[in-house]
Amino acid sequence: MPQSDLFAVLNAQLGALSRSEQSIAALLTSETDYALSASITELAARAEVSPPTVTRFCRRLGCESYSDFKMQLAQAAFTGLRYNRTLEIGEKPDYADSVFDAAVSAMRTTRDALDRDRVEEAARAVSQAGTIAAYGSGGNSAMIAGEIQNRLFRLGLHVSASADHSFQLMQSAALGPGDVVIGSSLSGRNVELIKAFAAARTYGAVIIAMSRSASPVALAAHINLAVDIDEGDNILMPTSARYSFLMMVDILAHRVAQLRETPARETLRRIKFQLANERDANDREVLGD
Amino acid sequence: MPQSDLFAVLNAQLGALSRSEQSIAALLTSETDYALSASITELAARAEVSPPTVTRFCRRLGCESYSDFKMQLAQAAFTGLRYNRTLEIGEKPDYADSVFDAAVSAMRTTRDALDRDRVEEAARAVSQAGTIAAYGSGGNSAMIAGEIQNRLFRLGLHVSASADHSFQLMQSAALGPGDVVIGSSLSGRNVELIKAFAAARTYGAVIIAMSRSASPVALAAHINLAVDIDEGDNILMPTSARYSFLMMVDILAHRVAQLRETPARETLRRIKFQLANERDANDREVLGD
DNA sequence: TCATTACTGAAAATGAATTTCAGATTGAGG
DNA sequence: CCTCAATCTGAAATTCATTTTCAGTAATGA
Repeated sequence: MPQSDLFAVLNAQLGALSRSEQSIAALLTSETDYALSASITELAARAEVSPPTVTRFCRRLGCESYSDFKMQLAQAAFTGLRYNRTLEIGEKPDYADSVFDAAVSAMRTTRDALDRDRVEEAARAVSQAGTIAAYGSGGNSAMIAGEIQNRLFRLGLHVSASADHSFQLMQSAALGPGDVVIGSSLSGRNVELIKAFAAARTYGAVIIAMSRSASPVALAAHINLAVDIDEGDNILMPTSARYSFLMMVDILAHRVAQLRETPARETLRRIKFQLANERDANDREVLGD
Repeated sequence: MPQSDLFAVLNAQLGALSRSEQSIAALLTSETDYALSASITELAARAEVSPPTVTRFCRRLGCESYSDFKMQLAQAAFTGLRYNRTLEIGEKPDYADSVFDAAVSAMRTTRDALDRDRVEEAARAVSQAGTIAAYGSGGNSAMIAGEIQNRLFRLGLHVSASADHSFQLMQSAALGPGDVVIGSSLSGRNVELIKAFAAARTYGAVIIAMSRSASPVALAAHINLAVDIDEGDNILMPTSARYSFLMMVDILAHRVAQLRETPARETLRRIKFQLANERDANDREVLGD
């Protein structure tokens, strides 16, 4: 499974390429689809270079062979490492693809870097927790805290989400051994969150962070579920990191669900019952909409 | 660019395959990674068939050649069409991949079915709106409403999100021509939301739904941004439809951002300024965390 | 100017994919 | 149980793609 993405490598190396190789690079970006279905001979002809030059080009990009290169190209082009770079506002064509590709790309990065041992530790703590406090503020992380609540209550757990720093501090002071705090921070520099972590830690709760590796927030926790996405600073554009965080929540919840399978089933049955009842009867409120 | 996904074709054809071909199919699903890097000779050897059989197998699956097949395989394996089916709670191995794949799969479905004309209509309405009211309830849609707010305020628009039906009704009554309602519903059957739509419609607001095609909610709106994801009814499992909704929000926001480029830049500049200020100064509150 | 280095493509060598064809297997009908 | 037709399969040959080797050329620096 290729770890790096081809277009990133290509951009990084662009300066160091020779004239012939730049010609290949240009062809790749402008006519990716053609390149995907072309043989090395055809590609070489179109770029007006010789086949050996193409082979050398592939090697320079870190591929073993032309076919290895083509595989990586196929993957990069398919989901969108093509648009991996920071999205620019001017790009009219295929903004939908850009959004999709950026999201997939972010999620893939997070998945590839996933530390399953940390997830396991976190899931075990959560699955046996008394109270679970989900913290996050500033739009994105607040949403994530909400999602943690939304996913975990379904498993019969006692969760409360808060985006309010003062409340977070108070609640942390009320926690104890066997309780769990899950705090999310995109930047990893939410100082108020760190304070809440510290308080909860004093009283013996397990602290789980979802944040940048080795960030202050990560370091203040017992367990960090790493989400390292470089956003660039284009605030206008959708932040693809949200997809990574969401995925991390789901991964954690999925594992917790497995660990709690039996007790969760009962809660599930009850929620389902409510849902069915309401739906079929008079179609009023739909739970979990 | 291949439209269909290889594993789907494979499953569909599974019955019609001969013994040798089934052997290849089995190898593909069990050792996809190996298959990706293998030559036709190696793959044939491992599946204990001859190379020509592999070629024929590829053709049967609708590919032109072995290399075409390998490209499609690379793409399918890369983003997750492998686990396209509904997630089951029993699946211990690779729950992270399952979550990832289900999410990508949902998003891909939504992207492929995207009606750009509807997006365009919606984006135009939103970009010129006086007030924008984002409605959604029941956990998931409430989150989406929040995200609509979170993305659109950055563009200098006046948005308010609400998950409260009574408030939604009241607010709808206060809207008028030039205002926009965006309501999200996973099930498409949120009756209270439909009431709020009706009220806002009476007073001349443009109604945008994000919901199932042809659902009651969709029909109650002027424009529906279709999100058709079949969830199954496993409430325990993470709902991958959320990713689709999130993507739809980002797509809309992206397009609106393009349309509003100039006014948005100023808001952006201000938010950025705040952000930089706070970050570099005393690292207190991080905006947009 | 000359020597060194890096780039490039022609040609040869290698190796992979496909086509052809003949043998083997299966299944329907006698 | 046999026979024929249809289908499946792999060995060998063919074709084609990829890589290696090597020699020529251009660029760089002393």
